[in-house]
Amino acid sequence: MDFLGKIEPLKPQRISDEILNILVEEILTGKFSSGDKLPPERMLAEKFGVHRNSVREAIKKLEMLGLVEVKQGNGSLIKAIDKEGNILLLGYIFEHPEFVTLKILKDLLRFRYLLETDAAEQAATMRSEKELVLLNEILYQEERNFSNSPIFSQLDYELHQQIITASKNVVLQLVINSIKNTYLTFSGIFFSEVEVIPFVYERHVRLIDAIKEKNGKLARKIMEELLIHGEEHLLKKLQKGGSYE
Amino acid sequence: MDFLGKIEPLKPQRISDEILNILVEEILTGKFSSGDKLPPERMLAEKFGVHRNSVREAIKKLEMLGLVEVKQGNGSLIKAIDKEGNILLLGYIFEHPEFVTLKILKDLLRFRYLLETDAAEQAATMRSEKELVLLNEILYQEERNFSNSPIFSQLDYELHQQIITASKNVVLQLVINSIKNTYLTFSGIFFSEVEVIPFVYERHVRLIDAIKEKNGKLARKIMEELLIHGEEHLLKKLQKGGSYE
DNA sequence: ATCCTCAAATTGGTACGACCATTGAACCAG
DNA sequence: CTGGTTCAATGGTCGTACCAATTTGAGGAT
Repeated sequence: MDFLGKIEPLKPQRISDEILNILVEEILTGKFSSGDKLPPERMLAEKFGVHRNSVREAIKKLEMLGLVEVKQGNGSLIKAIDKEGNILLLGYIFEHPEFVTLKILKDLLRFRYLLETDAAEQAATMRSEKELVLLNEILYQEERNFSNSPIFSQLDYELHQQIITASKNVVLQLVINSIKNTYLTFSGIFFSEVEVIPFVYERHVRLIDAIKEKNGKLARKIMEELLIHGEEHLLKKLQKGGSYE
Repeated sequence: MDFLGKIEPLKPQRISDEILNILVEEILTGKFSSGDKLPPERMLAEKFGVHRNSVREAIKKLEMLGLVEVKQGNGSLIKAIDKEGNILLLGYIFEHPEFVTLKILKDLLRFRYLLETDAAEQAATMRSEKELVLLNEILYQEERNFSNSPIFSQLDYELHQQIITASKNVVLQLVINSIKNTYLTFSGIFFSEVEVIPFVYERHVRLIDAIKEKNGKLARKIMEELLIHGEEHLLKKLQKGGSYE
């Protein structure tokens, strides 16, 4: 999916994180399925040629993802990802293009739609002057980076995040943070064609203006427009490319 | 499905998880603030009188929560919770009543509203026969547990979860899993007064019927009604009780 | 004094090894 | 068959040592 520079090294240099990635992948690919048990820590350590400590730290993270349930004396039970897995899993799914079906992408876009249209409306009434300044700052930066899609993509994310911040809903903030990497991934793909930038920028200007004017309904409407356009364009682009890879 | 008496065996806490809870609390209370560094692992281990491994495993989980950024040779930098913390944090916040402000609760209810009203509408068109059977099964169990609020509360959660499952949106499933404990916490409070049960049950019946009839708009409407009533009742109850505890 | 260099201190990462605590299955006595 | 015991498997914790990355600061060159 390397459309752009992708500065992100994203190479886990910690052994425990490499193990984590491997285990997540093996669970997602069904090499281990729900109800199975993970091999014992000692066995995993030997298999990977690392010390048990590293395996344990990886498993602790697996536990946080809701993928396994660890019980002393028994083992690490693998749980059903749709029943127990949590939203952080999305990040891992998006690291493995083969798991990112059109369905998952659409579901994510729907989810995003629900959150951000509401955030836009709330932001219009809740925003402080300081937040308005920040939003305009981002807008100014966008204007200066029309032809630099990686930077514009990043700015786009910041703008959306800032709108959520301005909505004052802390839960939405935590949620958007949870899917940040995932968000940036397809955002990067979307903006890899610079043609969309003027369209987006123009909406951003109107959106910020609506927020400035405290016109919640209008802000929502523009956000809807923006997201629907984004979804259509993204899906079209992916289908043309065969995959999002 | 787990209809039995909710005999939650008090979990024998792992040291690493106890450390995790302490550290999360210390970060949330501002004992450590954003930009600070966590004390070195060795120091923490000594302070708590445990082995460094336990501290490390706790910190690995902290990292998953987005609360710290660990860098070899440097230390564990504490990040701004609103900027980097993720949704799993909600679970920890709700374990500490003193952090659960009315604001956070309202934000969470708003978030839930956005997700579940949409899920209800989608479920109405997407649901399979099998899922319909499961929903009716839950309904039947609810009918048999009118006077047992803990069980009814659990069933209520399962019904809402099943509706999300029926909506076929995997992202929503992951999200609801992410806040399951939090959800159950205030759900338990809500149903602690049995008077609300008939009201809720009646809506559940109509809701499932709407889903059965594939009437998405109606399903959404009933869900809205349900959630708005729930929110109002819950907030009233909390204000009366002073705290949500 | 200012800057650069490089060695030491700090701190997280990994390793080997040992033993404790819990679980579950095999086994045995009744 | 029932109930309890034993024991192997497996996660939890501990001690210690060393490696690797980063920061710090002393010392020297300019």
